[in-house]
Amino acid sequence: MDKGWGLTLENSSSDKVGFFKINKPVFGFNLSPRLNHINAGEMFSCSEYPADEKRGMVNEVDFFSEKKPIVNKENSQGDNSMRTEFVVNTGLQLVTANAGSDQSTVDDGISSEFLEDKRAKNELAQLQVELERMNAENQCLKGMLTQVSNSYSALQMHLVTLMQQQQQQLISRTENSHAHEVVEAKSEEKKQENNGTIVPRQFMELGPSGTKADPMDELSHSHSSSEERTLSGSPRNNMELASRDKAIGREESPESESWAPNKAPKLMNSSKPVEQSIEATMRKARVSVRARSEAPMISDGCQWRKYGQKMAKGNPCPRAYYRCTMAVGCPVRKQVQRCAEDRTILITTYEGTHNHPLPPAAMTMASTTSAAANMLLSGSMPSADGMMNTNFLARAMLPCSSNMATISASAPFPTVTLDLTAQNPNATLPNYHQRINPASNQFQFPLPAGLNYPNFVASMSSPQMPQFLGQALYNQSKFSGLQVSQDNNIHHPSLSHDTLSAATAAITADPNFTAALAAAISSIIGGSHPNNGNNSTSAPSSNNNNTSSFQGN
DNA sequence: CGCCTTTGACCGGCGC
DNA sequence: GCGCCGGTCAAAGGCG
Repeated sequence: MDKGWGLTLENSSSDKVGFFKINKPVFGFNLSPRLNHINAGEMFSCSEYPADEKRGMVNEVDFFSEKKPIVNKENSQGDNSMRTEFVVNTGLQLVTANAGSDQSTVDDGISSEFLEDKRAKNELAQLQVELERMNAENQCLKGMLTQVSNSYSALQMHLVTLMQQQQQQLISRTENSHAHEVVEAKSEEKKQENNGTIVPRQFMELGPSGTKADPMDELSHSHSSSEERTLSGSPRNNMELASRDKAIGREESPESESWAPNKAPKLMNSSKPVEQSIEATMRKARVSVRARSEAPMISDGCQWRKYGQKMAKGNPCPRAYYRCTMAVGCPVRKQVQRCAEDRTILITTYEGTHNHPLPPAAMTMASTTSAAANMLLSGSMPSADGMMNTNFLARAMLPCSSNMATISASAPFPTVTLDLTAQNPNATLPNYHQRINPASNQFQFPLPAGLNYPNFVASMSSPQMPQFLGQALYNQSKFSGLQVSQDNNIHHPSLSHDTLSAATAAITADPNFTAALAAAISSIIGGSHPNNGNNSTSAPSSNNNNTSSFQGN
């Protein structure tokens, strides 16, 4: 494990396995590519100590400030009275130096076996110290992340509430100005109503309004819809809603409210631009999964009903439209289409969040898509310092290696793409890079994927990317955690200490999410493996969703 | 018989 | 205003 990391470091200057030398990470991610580069050079270009010069200004301070026991060659040789705290690390550094200069130990006449043994012990001790330090650091970062996350959520909710109150006050004033002579008592009633029930109503009034004349109907509708709105983003148990919709039919179902992406701009004409823009983003948030499969549709454990098929421009393969039928009124829909360039690649795009309990087989994919959608939604709020953060993150991410995530500003909808099409575990994914449009506003950040794990492509068209980036990184760390936890013996070109830190933090932060994601990825990979023959993605579960046809095949 | 797919029509957004 | 395009609807037919 540790040796694997070491070897990994050796091969790539862009790799960031600063395992023995940790910079202060920002939110668990090493956002300093320059430092990363220096780390790699320092660790393995043992005879090249110019790296110390680069490092000195920034890293040495950090090391000592974190009690990081990095002692350079001169120190280790000249100061034998180092405290025990530094002895271990001094030994490590000596090992490194010796490995590079191949002089000191043998020429000293000391038994090489003894030195080897001593070195091994030192390494082990050093690794243990590092592990402990990482754990503590990750705990700290975890706390920080949670705090930031909570603060952001609270602020977002507060902002939405304030905007709603302002809008309602405006509406109330307008109504009063128009009818102030008529019945003043009614106006007071309206004010009370606005201050009370209207606010939650606005959460749900995103579809066509003004069609509900029956107060009772409106009330019940408001209740269920507001529930759906306010809880959107996480799976919900809404069976009552489903039963109601069954009786009502399609016209009044929440589905018709929440699923009208093309109609969203029309709603923008009303007096609630802020929350509706948020809602529009929510509706438009998509999660796309690219997987190699001969099957007409990848199996995700849900039941789908095909409701349309169209020939998309620029693609000879038809695009099929499905909606979730596990519960009436479930807003989740997906599009399935084969890639025009490579028809073995199946592109499945999910929209929406299930409003019903999911079977375990469906839970994995749903968790993945939901998390990705939430990731997008979390970035839906504008930010004043957005560009700064974006640029900062972009700069931090760009120099990284093969497996990356991309944030795109060119997509029509905010879309997260899980690319499961990597065939060669060690491939550098040329196809992936071909997909990246250098002209678009895209930022890349490392994903320690490798292997068959997804190349996490986050493409987002909305201009509000900072929070999304933060969430993307956060979620990315979870992918990283998965990988680290499952592939300890595999050399990861892009595996860095900070990745490890982030992974550890992610795992400790949310094991449920990680487990679900692990299952999802495992199932996806297992089902989409190119060598598994056709229809490898069809799950044994009882989903009858593989009957759709792709005449293009 | 109920559920599903198929498929042409329809609708709204968008660009010219 | 017109046409293109993506997305959806809904009638018709198939299937178990």
